[in-house]
Amino acid sequence: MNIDDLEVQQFLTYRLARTHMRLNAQAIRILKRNAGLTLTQWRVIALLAGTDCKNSSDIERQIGMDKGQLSRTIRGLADAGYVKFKTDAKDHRKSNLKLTAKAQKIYDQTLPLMRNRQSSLFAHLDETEIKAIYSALEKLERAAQLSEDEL
Amino acid sequence: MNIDDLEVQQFLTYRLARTHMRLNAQAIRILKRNAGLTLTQWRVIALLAGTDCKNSSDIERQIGMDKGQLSRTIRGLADAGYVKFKTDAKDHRKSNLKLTAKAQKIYDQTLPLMRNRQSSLFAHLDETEIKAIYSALEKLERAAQLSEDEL
DNA sequence: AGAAAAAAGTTGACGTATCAACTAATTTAA
DNA sequence: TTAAATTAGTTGATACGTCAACTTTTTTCT
Repeated sequence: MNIDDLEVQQFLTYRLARTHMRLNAQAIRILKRNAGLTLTQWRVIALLAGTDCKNSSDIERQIGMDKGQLSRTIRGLADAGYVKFKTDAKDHRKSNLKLTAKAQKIYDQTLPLMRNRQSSLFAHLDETEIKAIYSALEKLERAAQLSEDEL
Repeated sequence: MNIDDLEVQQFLTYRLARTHMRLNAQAIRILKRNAGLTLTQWRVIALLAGTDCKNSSDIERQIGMDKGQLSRTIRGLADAGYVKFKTDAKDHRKSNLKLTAKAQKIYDQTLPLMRNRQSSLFAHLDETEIKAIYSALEKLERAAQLSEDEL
């Protein structure tokens, strides 16, 4: 492999990171302005509102988010009056979460904005690009999972 | 592509984030084990060793890293004996950075590992995939730059 | 039934990343 | 030539993300 290839590769990983970062930044901007929520807070609210996730572990399983971060995010949401939690009657380890009316209202208001954003983001990608990016990401991910010795 | 297919879209942004995260985690693993360096520290050392970057601003321009984070990273490297800095004779705002022998040695040792990793990561991507992923990332980035009102 | 393992959550530590305010030095332009 | 703008770098605040240790409760296994 030659040096030019190396640069192309580094550029691609760099681009991947930057695109991810910018997509995040955009979502953060929209949520801050329209809902006063962080991205993590919105994700949790969206999962509680739009799926059958009931508690922390459900969410963890659904999106693979870290337990610790989840715990802190949920406490923040509770402190801000977005969720209430109540220990599960059958399993005292679990505490089931419930969105307040305030949270439901904000969710209903911001969901259209976020949907609209998603549509715009992908409006200009064609079938070939979608397939290629999926395929490339899958290969990169697989390689990223390898230990140093396997590389 | 079908604009209403939100699940596919969310899956793709999620995949983008996850791939980025895993690539990072892999690099962090390798560096921690072989050099005892963080990813940011290694990036700075690599730029000082492999490019003509002399100071903080050069690095900032080269990879678009945040000034603040850069300042702290460099101080960490200095405290750990990897770089020395000396105020520029002509421009007293600048402090020029110089890698110590210790840093140079670690860099020489880890560069092959990182190069090898880069090769492995991309070994299975073909020309079409590379082109498509570039194109897709560019479009996503452009859309991510739009303000909410422009979406 | 009782010991061991697993699951639910909490907490602490650290690394990554962005934004904004600030000081000091240099460049620009009136 | 002096005032204004720019540049280099530092510092503080906050969000995001991972890992690991720990408590409590439930499940599993013998």
